[in-house]
Amino acid sequence: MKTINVTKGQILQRSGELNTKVFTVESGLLRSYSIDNKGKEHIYMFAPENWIITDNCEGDIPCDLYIDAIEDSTITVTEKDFTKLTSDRKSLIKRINVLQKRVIMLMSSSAVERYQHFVETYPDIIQRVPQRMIASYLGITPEALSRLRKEISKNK
Amino acid sequence: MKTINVTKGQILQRSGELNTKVFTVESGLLRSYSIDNKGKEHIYMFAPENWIITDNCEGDIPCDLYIDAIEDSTITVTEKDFTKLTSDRKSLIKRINVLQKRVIMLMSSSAVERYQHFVETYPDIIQRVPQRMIASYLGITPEALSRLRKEISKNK
DNA sequence: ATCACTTCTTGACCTAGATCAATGCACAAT
DNA sequence: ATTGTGCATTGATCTAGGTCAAGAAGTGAT
Repeated sequence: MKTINVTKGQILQRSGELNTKVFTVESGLLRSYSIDNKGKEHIYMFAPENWIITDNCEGDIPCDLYIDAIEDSTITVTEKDFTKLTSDRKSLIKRINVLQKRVIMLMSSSAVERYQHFVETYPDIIQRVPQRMIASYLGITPEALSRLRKEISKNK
Repeated sequence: MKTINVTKGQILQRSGELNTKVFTVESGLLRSYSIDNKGKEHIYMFAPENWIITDNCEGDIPCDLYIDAIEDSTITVTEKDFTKLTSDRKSLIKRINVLQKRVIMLMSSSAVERYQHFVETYPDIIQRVPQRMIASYLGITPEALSRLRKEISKNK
C-alpha cells in the first residue's frame, strides 16, 4: 500500500487491463466509467474524499472500467489480496459485479442487447418465468419484449 | 436458521417492512422487485437454486423490495446478524445498497426524478463536476440534462 | 364444454429522450 | 486583445420504446 498524487485527467486504470488495485481517495475526486461500442462514456461512479473506488473484476478477468482523476487528487493504492478472501466476502463481491454489469447495461445498451445478454447469462431462467417478468427485469414493457423477440427471430 | 416450504405466489417480504432475513433457495425460484409510484413492478433479481436473496437494507431502515416465490420452493431463512459484521463487510453491503437503488431508479424513474435524487444525495458532487458528467452518470445526454434543468427551474 | 383468467401478440398512436447542427460563453494561452 | 478549446444551451428533427386497446391462445376450475 502506497500513497500517490495524481493530476486532473490522469488515468489510473484502463478497460481491458487486469486490475488488482483498490484506490482510496484521501483528497480530490476520481471517477470510474465504461466506454460503449459507439465510443460514448458512461460514468459508473464518482469517488470524492474517503471513498473507495475499484473495478470489481475478479482475479484474471480483464476489467470493464476506466478510472481517472477529475481533480488533482491524493490517493492510496492497495493491492487486492484474493488469497485471504472469505467465501462470504467473495459472494458479496460477485454480487457487486453482477450489479455493476447491470448498471452499465441499463445505461449503455439497447433493449435488444440487454435481452440477448440475459438469454446468454441466464438461459435456464428464460424457460421458467413468464415473458412479462423478463421484460420487467430488463426494464421494458411486455409489448416491447414481444416485438423485439419477433425482430430477432426474423433476422435469423 | 430454519428451512421452510413456500408455494408459488407466496410473499416473503413486503416493501416498507423492516427486514432482517436472508433467504437461501434450496429448490424453486424466488424474485425480488419494487413497485413504482404508478403501480408497476420492476424485478430486481431472480434467485434460482443456491442463490441468496435479500433486501440489502440496513438495520432500522425500511426496505424497498418485495420478495415472493415464482415457483413452489424450499428455502432456508437466516437472520441477519449486524453485530458481527466487520467494517469491511459493512462497506461492501453499503455499496450493494447504493447499486440496488441505482438499478431500480434506472428502471423505474424518469430522467428528472433521477436528477433530483442525485442532487439530494450528492449535493457536493454537483458543484465539482461538469454537467456533461452528471448526465453521463444519470444515463442521459448533456442536451437532455440542460433541458430538464431549465424545465425544473421554470417550475419554481 | 364452458367460463374465467392470464399470457402473448398485434396495431395505432404518443412521448421522452437522442441526434445533429449552430450559437454563445467562459477561460486559458499566446 | 485575440485566438482556441471545451462546455452549456437551443432549435429542429428522429426514434426506441411506452401506452392503450383489442384479439388469440393456452390452462385450470367447475
